[in-house]
Formats: sequence, structure tokens, C-alpha cells
Amino acid sequence: MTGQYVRVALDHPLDALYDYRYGLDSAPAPGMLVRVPFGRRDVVGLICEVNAHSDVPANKIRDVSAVCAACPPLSAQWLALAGFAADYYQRGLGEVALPALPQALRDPSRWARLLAPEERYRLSPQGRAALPDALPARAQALRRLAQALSGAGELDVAAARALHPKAIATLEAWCEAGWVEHERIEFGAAASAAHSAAPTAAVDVPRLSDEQADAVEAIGAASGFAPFLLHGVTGSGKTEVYLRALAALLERDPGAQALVLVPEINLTPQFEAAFRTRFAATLADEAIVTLHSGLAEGERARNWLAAHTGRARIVLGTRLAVLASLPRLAMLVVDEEHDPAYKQQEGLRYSARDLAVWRAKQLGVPVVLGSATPSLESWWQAEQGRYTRLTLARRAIADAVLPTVKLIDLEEERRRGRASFEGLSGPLVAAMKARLERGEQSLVFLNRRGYAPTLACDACGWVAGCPRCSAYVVLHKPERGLRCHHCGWESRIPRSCPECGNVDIAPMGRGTQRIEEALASAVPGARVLRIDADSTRRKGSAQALFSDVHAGEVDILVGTQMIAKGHDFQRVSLVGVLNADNALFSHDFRASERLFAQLMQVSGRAGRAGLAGEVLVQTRYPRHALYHALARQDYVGFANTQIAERRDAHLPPFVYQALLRAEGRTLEAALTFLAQAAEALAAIPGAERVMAYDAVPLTIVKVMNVHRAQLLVESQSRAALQATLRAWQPALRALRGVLRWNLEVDPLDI
DNA sequence: AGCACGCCGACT
DNA sequence: GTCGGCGTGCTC
Repeated sequence: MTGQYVRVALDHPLDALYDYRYGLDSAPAPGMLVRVPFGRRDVVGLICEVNAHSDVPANKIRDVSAVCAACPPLSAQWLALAGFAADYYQRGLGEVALPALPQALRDPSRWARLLAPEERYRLSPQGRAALPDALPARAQALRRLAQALSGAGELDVAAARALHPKAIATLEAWCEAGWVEHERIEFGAAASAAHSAAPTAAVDVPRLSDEQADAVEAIGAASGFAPFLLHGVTGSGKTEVYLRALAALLERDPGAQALVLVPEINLTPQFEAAFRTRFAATLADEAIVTLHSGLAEGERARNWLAAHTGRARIVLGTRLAVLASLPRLAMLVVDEEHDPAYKQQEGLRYSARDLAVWRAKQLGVPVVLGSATPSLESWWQAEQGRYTRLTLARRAIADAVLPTVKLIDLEEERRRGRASFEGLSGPLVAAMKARLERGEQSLVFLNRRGYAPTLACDACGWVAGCPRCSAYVVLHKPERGLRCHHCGWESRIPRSCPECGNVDIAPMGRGTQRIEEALASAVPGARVLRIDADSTRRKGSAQALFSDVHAGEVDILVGTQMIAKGHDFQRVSLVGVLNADNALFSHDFRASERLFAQLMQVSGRAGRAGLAGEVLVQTRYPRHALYHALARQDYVGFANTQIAERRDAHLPPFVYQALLRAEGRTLEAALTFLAQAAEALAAIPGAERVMAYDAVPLTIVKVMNVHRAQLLVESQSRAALQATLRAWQPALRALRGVLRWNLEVDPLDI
């Protein structure tokens, strides 16, 4: 078959490209988006190759129906990134590349609007002389338009329309009169026209500590691929290091782009504000954009395109931003790199942090991974000298000191007969009362939302469970209902035990709601605010709740890990930690790493602005090594112990893992599938270097009436694991009897 | 993934 | 007699 053919990646699970005949006017190129017929429907695909021949039989080949010519093609480097991610995470190229694009771009009907040429109206010399005097004095709207035009010298279509709905017609009339010139700039071409920012008053730039200055200098001096692990305690000014490093980069290379990742959508507003303020004098407003799932489709597409065309110079976003197209990317920053939120938990299960490092390596540019409690993976890289460690050991804010951590031994409290109220120990209550008197704030952290983890019957031992999941349901008191946190199932609180009729059924354990209630009576007069997934969902944004705290309208803040991240609470001088012990004896080998990071982070909330901070941890195991490390605020000691344990136990980062999960109508179906999968694995040549464990049911076996099990596979060699997984796929696809299955590389939760 | 086709149980 | 369940197979 000769002529012109394109090989197109489509968003579907097969690792294959599809050939189409290309007969459109504009020349095809790799990286272009096309609309093609696929089966019975039309889909958007990505051109990966352009060929003169195709091996596909002529009767099967179909035509490309449209090409998105106005959008600059994705670069070969971006295609290589998508290719790497597809390869590494065991997916098809199209399955990675297309979901990485903004949804709006995958809808051909929106191409024209999104990629419209930019139309601008500019005042001509004649117009400058004539307007606005040529206009009738009464024509207010026209005079406003003329004023806007002479003020800025030019107006784009959107700005003109914002002034007056019929502004475009007026401007066209003025064109006729010779007062105004109409300019049409093809999409993406505007990028070269460097926007010069309006000169602004110099921004207030804090002085750097010696440690910060050293870090900034080291990053600036780097050449080629340079991974940095910026290990800085909470409040040590990591953000300032990012800002300075980026400023230096933009000064060296005015066209450069940078990607800054934050773990959570809640953290983007404060970062965005800090970046806009700092770069107000050097960058145009549109040169800083955000990318996260909270944006509306249109805005997300516009921001993505701004990055893609090079107009956006700093892209700030959550994990999905790591796949943005950035043709002039010259530096990457991953803040709180240890945060599990960087791991996508559905679809393509990628680690945004790992992909950020890969991009830096691909492009030969620096990448800064910042954290107070680095992941053990990154820490181990630094220990081996693969990453350059930069340490900020002191808090940057003058007179802010590290908080003192005290452990409250619950066993001892009980032995000595000291009063505790609804899980709040005497010393913690006393400390909160003292803060209330001094007009300072307290923060109470526990990892469980709802009123009580469950409802139980004392008489027969019945515990309220979810009918669709193998999990207990959580009591939510304000709604007077039971809710399953796994599937969302809800029901009313039963009046009596459904098993034995006993009317004395009682809540067991404590959640945020119950603690909120208890605090109100334990600390009379305190204004208590709860922040968790439930309270933020109902009251709209978390932002509004947090601003109440900042405004000092709250004395005690109760919440889950949501309160631990990022926010600088100026008046918080006490942090109380409840119920942390569960994680100490978890089967998940990463549980203590996560707990330590969380507790360090929440401790960092105490005493940020000259207030002496105190952290009180209620525990039954005050002698546990994790708490000792926490009390000393000793990440390094903790990390080195953990690394040694991981090495002895042959756990990551000393071994590479993948997880095959299966969902079946019965547990047996899922387990049978996995057993057959294990057999198929053993039959792959070269699989001796890969070992498969026994298939096991997940901790929560049943969710939404689906039974789940998993098979862990690991190897000392990343290459061997990769090759084996790739070879395994066809066999897996051939297996039947299961509803769904998926393969996850480098799983976090096992 | 979608979306068809195709072959077996309860109903207007 | 059909409607519709989901098992199987294909998409350039």
C-alpha cells in the first residue's frame, strides 16, 4: 500500500498502534492529534509515525477524518516520556498518552475554539490622534472602549467583549475608519512575542540563611542531570529555596520553563500566591499557570496549552502535571516528595515523583525533591550518592524553634487512676486549657473520621458491618447514620441489635466527630472546629474553614491528616496526637514510614511564629523506637534504622516489586485466576530472577460485592522484573473467569 | 475500554 | 414466543 499512512496511538488497553490512510491537506507529523473512525465510533488519537507504506490489508484501512493542525505537535521528547511511562508501568502507549492530554483536547468539536488564532485590535497613529474626541460625549460605552484601547495600546477579543457585548462590531467599524488595526496571530505563534511585564515595586524578598544560600547555590551550579534531595525540617524555608533557584534559572535563561509539583490540590492556592508575588516583576501574569483536577475543563486545557506552547514559564500542579508538555523544561521541583499522593491509584498507576526524576534525566536538567521526611527510596539514593543531599536543619523564621515532643503514657495514666475523658488524657486537656487562657490555638490530630469506627452490641458481640463490603461501617452522628467508607453505603442507626434485639447498642472507638464533641465539654468555652473529608465536603471548600483558623476564630482544631499539610497556623502552640498506635503493628511494611512522616509533619504545625511549640502524643507504647525518634525530631536516625531493617528483610528499596490484583465474583475465582497467573509467570523464560508469592485476599476482601485478591511479584533486578512483566501480559489477557485485573509496578500499599 | 454478537432463563 | 443477562471477540 503506498500513499501516505500514519500510525496512531489510541486510548485503549492493547499495546498496539493503528494504521490509517492520511489524505488531508496539512502535512501529518508525529505528535499531532487526529480524529479517526475506530470500530463503530470516532475517537481522538495521536500520530506516532508517518509512513509511505502500510502492512495492513487495504480493505481494513480507514481514513483519518480530521487533524488538529492548529495545535503544535507534541515533541519527540514528550512522546518518549509517554513511551517510557507506558513501558515502565506495563501499559499501551495510547493508554498513557491520551489520558495525559486535557479532556477538552480529546473532543474535536472544541479544537476550533481552544486553538483559535489570537485576534487583537491595536490603535493606529490616526486613531491615537482622533480618539476619543471623535466620539459623542454621550456615548459612554464607546468612550470606555477607546480609553481601554489607548491605555493598553491594544485589546484582545475577550477583553473587548468584557467591556461591551458589541465591542467587536465597533472595533471593526473603527478599522474601516482607519483608527484601529486588526491583528491576527496564529495559535501558539504568540509565544515568541515575549511579554514584558509591567514594572512593579520590588517585592519583599526574605534574607536567606546560610543553609538556604548554600542550597540555592548548589542547584544553580548544577549542570546536566542533577537530582537534589532537599532535606529541610518544617519551617526551614524549602519554598524560599525553590523560589530562588527558579529565579536564578529564569535569569540565566529567559525562555526556560519549570515544573513545580505539590502533593495536594489544597496546597496549590498558597503556592500560586507565593509564586505570583515573587515573580510579579519578572514574569507576565499568564506565565504562571496551575494544572490540577480542580480546574474546569476549559481552563485546564488553556493552561495545558500555555505550557505546551511555551507561554507558561512556571507550571504549578499536582501529580497529573508531571505529564504536561513543556518544550523548554529546564528545572523540576517536587515538594513533599515523600507524599503518597504522588502515586496515582487508578488507571495508569504512576509515581509523579519518579517520572519527574526521569524527565530531568531525559533532558539533562536539575530536579529538586524537597521534604522534611524524605521517602526511604529517595533517602537511599542520597545515601548512595546518586542524589545530592542539601540539608536545612534550622527553622528559617527568626526565633522559631523545633517543638518539644512529649509522650503521654496511657497505660501509666490508667494505672495511676488519672481521669481521662472520652479518650482525652488529663495532661492533654490541661495543656489545651492553658492554651485557651493564653489565647493560643491547639490542634488535635487523629486518623479516623466519623463519630465512632463502629457500632456494637455488648450482649451478643454483633458489630455493624457493610452488606456489600467486608468492612465495619462508621457511625456518623450528625447524620444519625452508618456509613461504609469503602463503598459509600449508608443506613439509619438501628434502634436495637439486629441479632439479639438488645437495645443497648453503643458506639465503639472514636472518630473526629466524637472527639469534637468531647473537646467541647472537656475544654469549656473553647471554639472547636473539625476539618476532615466530611466537614470540607459539606461546607464547600477546605479553604474557607482554614481561613477561620487563621482569623483566630477557632481555639481548637480537630482533624485528620488534612490539617497536617502545608498550612502555617501562626497561633498554634500545641499539637495533640490521638490513636497513632494502630500503625505501629501494621502488616504494611511502609506503615511506620508513613506514620513517622505524618507525625513529623503535624508536629511542625506547632510553634511557627515565635510561640514555643509543644507536641503531646498519647500512646500505650511510649518506649517504641518510632516515638523516641519523633521526640528527638530525628529523621536521620529513624531513616537509617528503617533502611537497615528493609535491607535485612529484603524489602524496597532493596528489591523491586509489582502487584497483580484480581477482582472476581467470588474470592475463589480471584484466587484461581492469580494461581493460573503465577503458573504462567513461572513458564516465562528468564523468570528465575523473579519470584512470586502466594496469592492472598486483600485486607478488605469484599468491596461493593466484588471479591479481591492479589499476587506479589518481586526481583532484585529491575530489568528482569520489567522484561518478565512484559512477557507475562499476553498470558494474563488470555486468562478468564475474573471480572477485572490490573498490574501495578512499584506499589505503595501491599 | 466500548460495543457488537451470540446463546440461555423469566415475562409483557 | 421475546427481552435481556453477560461471556467472547474485535477494533487499523
